[in-house]
Amino acid sequence: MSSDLETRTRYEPSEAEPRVFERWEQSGRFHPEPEGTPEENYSIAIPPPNVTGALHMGHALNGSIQDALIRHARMQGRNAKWILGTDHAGIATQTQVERMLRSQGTSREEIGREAFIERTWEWREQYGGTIIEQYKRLGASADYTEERFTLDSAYAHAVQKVFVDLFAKGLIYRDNYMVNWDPGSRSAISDLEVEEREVTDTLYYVDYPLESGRGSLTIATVRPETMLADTAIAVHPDDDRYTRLVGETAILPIVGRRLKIIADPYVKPGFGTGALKITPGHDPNDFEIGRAHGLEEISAIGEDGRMTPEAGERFQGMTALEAREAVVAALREAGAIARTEPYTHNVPFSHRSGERIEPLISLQWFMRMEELVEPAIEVVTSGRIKIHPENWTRVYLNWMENIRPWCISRQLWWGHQIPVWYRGEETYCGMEAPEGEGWVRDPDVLDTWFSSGLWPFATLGWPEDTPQLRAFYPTDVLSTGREILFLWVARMIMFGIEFAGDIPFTDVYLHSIIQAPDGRRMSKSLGTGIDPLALIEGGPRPPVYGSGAHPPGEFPAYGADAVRFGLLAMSSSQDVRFNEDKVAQGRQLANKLWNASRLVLLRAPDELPQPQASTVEDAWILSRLQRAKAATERAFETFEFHRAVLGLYDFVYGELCDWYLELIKPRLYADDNAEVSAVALHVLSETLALAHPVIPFVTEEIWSFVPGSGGLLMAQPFPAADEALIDDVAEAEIARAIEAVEELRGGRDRVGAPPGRTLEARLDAGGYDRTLDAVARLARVEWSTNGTQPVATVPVPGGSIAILTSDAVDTEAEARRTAAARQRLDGEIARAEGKLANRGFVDKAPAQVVEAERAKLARLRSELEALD
RNA sequence: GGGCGGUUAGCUCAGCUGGUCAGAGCGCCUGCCUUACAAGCAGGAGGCCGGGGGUUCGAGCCCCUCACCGCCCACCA
Repeated sequence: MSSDLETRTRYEPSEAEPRVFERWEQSGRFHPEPEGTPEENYSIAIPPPNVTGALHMGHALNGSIQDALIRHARMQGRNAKWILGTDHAGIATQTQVERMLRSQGTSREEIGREAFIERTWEWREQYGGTIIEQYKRLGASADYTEERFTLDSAYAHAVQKVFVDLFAKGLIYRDNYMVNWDPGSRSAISDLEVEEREVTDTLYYVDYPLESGRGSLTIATVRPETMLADTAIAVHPDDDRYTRLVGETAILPIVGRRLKIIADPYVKPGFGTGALKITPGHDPNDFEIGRAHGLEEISAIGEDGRMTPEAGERFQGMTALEAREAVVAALREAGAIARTEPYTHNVPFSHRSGERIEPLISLQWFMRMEELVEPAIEVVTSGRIKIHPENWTRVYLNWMENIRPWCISRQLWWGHQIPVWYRGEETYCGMEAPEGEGWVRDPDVLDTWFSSGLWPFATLGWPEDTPQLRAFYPTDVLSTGREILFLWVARMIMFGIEFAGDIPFTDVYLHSIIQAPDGRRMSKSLGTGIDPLALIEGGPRPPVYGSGAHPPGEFPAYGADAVRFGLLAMSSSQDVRFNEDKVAQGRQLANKLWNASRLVLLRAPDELPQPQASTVEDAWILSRLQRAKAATERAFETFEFHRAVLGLYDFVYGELCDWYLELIKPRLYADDNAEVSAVALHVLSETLALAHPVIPFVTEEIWSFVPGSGGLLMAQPFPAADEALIDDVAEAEIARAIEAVEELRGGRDRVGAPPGRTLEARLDAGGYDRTLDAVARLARVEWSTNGTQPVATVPVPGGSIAILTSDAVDTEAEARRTAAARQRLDGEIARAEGKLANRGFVDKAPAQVVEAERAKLARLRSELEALD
C-alpha cells in the first residue's frame, strides 16, 4: 500500500472512498452497544427521509452535519449512535405507486386496498433502499444494523398505542369540521401542509335583493360558486350604512334561499361593500361565524371537487370551476352582477399535490393540543431544549402559544390505519379489533407526521423498556431544516414528553437552506436541483449551475469529502446559494493533505523520538495547532460548521503547508531527521484527527499510512488543545519572519530578479535572530553587511531590508514604489499620532489598546526611518 | 399584516463580545514544470463594507430610518 503514497501525486477519492467505507462498516464501529446512560452517550436521530426519496442537497447537508457531530462525539470517547431509518411518507409514496399503477393501465381503486398496500410494500422493497445507500456514499456513520421504518410492526405498535392512549385521555376526537381538502390527493391535509400563493382572481359584486323589496345589498366575492351554499349575510355591528338592515332578510339570487342579515365584528367595513356573504360550508371564517350564530351548514362542493345535489340540480356534477362560470352566467342573466374587478390575493394550495385547497366540512379525526403544548413550551423557555440559531426560539414559542387542533386523519391507504372500529352507533378504539360481529374499521390513516412525531423513541423500541431506549434516550441533537420546525420538531417534543417521559433531545439545530446558484429553490420541477451523488461521483451539471470556472456539462468526481466540506462551508446564514467553488475547495484540501502527508511520511524514519519542539518553527506550529484545535472545538460546540471547515482549511494551507513544511524542509531532507519528523508527524496526525469529522475519507486513508497508527482514525481520540504549548514568543517571531519573506518576494519581483537567482540583501531590522536563515532561504537572498546603496528597500516588521543586487532593475519604478511606501507609512503614522494625541482615546480606551497603538507607531516610525 | 435573515472585491461568501478587520475561495494579470502537491507555487490588480442619520475617543460590527432581495407565519370576502 505504501507504494500508493510514493507514486500517487493526486488523491483519488473515487478509488479510496469505497474502500475506506468498507473498512469502517466491517469494523462494527457504526453500531454502538446499548450500554451506559444517555448522559454519557451521544445520539442523534436522523430526520427520516421518505422511502420514495433520493438524496438531495438538503439531505447531503444535514447528513454532513450530523455525521460530523457523531464522529466528533465518537472520537471524544462517547458511545455514539446515529439512529437511521426512513419514513413511509403517506401521500408522497401513495402518489408514486398510483402513478406506477396508472402507467400499467390500472389504478388503486381497481386493485383494491389490500392489493394496493401489498404493491406499495413491494415498491418499497425495490426502491426504498436507495437513499440509505446514498447516505453510505456520503460517509454517514449511522447505525445501519438497526435501520428503522415508520411502518415496521414494532413502530406501528407504538403508533397505535399513542393513538389509543390519547383517545382514552379525550385528546383525540372525531368531528365534522372545516378542513383543508386537497382535491389532488383527495384527502384532508393539515394547516401546515398548505401553502399560500398569490393569485389574481375576479372579484364579483353581486346584488342580493332584500326580502322587503326595499332595494338590495351588494356583496363582493371571488368565488361566486360558493354562494349556492350561502346561509346568511354579515355586516359589521357598527357599520352605520347597514345597522338598520340587521335582522332583515335578503334573498339569495338564483337559489331564492332566505338569508338572515347578521352583525359580526369579523366583517371589515372598509373592504368591498362592507357586506359579507356567509358560506359556512366552504370558507374557514364563515364556518366560525356560522357556528357562532348557529347557521345552517350547506356543502355545495363535494370531496370529489364537484357540485353536490345541495348545489341544486342545475349545477350538480359540475366541477367547481364550471359551476363558477355557470353561476356567473346565471347572475348576469338576472342582472345581479353590479360590476367586477381584478383582485390579487393569497390563495391556499396543497403543498403535496399543488392543487388549490377546497375548504369544506368533513368528518375527521382531530387532536386537541393545549394539554401537550404547555410542557413543550416550558422545556424551551427553561432552556432544557435549546434551539440554534437562538432567534428561532421565539418563532417556536409563538406558534406553540397559538396552536390549533390538528387534523390527523388522511383519506389514504398507505399509512397507519386508525385503530377505531364502528358498529352502528358504537365506536371502539383499541390496539386490537373488538370482539363480536359487524365491526367495521375506520378506513382512514394517520397523518405521516403523527407517526414521525414518535421517531426519537419509537426507533429505540418504545413502548418496550429496551436497552436501546435506556442507553440513548433522550438523544442529544436534532438537526433539520426550519421548514419542519412545527410540522415535526414541535410534535416530537410534545410526544416525547408525554409518552417517553422526557424531552427527545437537548439541542435543535436548524440548518441553512441551500438554494440554486440563481437564488431560486432547488427543485426538480424547476430544473434547479442537483444530485449530490453527481457531485461526488461525477454527473450532469444543469445549465443554471454552469458558469465561469464551471461550464455546463459534467461535474468532476469531487468525492464525498469535498462535497461535505463544501456544503458545510456554505452553511453559514439562513439561506445560501450553492457554490461549486466551495466543493472544489474541499477537494483541494483533501489533495493538499494527501501531498503534505507524502512529504512527511515518505521521509520519516522508523524509529521516532517523542515529538518535542527543538526550533522556533516547531514551537510555532505546535502553538498554532493548539489554537486550531480550540477553534474547531468551539465551532462544533456552537454549531458553526462553516467556521470549523474554513478554519481547518486556513490552518492546513496558511500555516502547516505554506510555512511549516517549507520551513523544515532542510531538516526533513537531512540524514538525521528523526527529531523534526517526530514533530511533523505529530502535527500531521493531530490535524488528520481534527479534520476527520468533516472529511473522514481522506483523513482515514492517510491515517492508514501513518507508522504505528494501527486501527482506525475514526476510533482515535479527538485532539484537545493543550494550553501549555501556546507560545506567544514563537508565534510573534514566525509571524515577523513570514511578513519579511512576503515583503522580500514582492521586492524581488519588482526589481526583476529571476525566480532562481539568489540576491544579496542587508537586514536593517531586529527580531530575526532565530529566523535569519529561514527568511534568507524562503526569499532566496544571501545576507550581506555591505553598506552599498540598495537597489530597493522593503519595509519589514522592526525595520527594513535592503536589496543590494539585481540584474535588471527598473530604478525609476522602484523609486516610485519606495515613495508610495513612504507615503503610506506617513499616512499611517499621522493617523496613529492623531489617535494618541486625542485625549478621549488615551483616557477612555483600554490601556492595552493604547499600548498597542503606541507600539504600532514606534514600529511604523522605524520602518519609515529604515526606508530612507 | 406580523416576524426572521440578507445587502462587504467581477462572482460566491467569511469577518466571534465595536479598537492592525478591510479578508478567503474562485475569476483576472505577471512569473515559475523549485526534489509533497501544475487539481501546484510565488507575486499583483481590485472594495467610499446598500443610502441617510445617530451613539462612541473609535463602527462592516451598536441604535434609528429608507431602499431593495429572500424566507417563515397569518382566516380579510
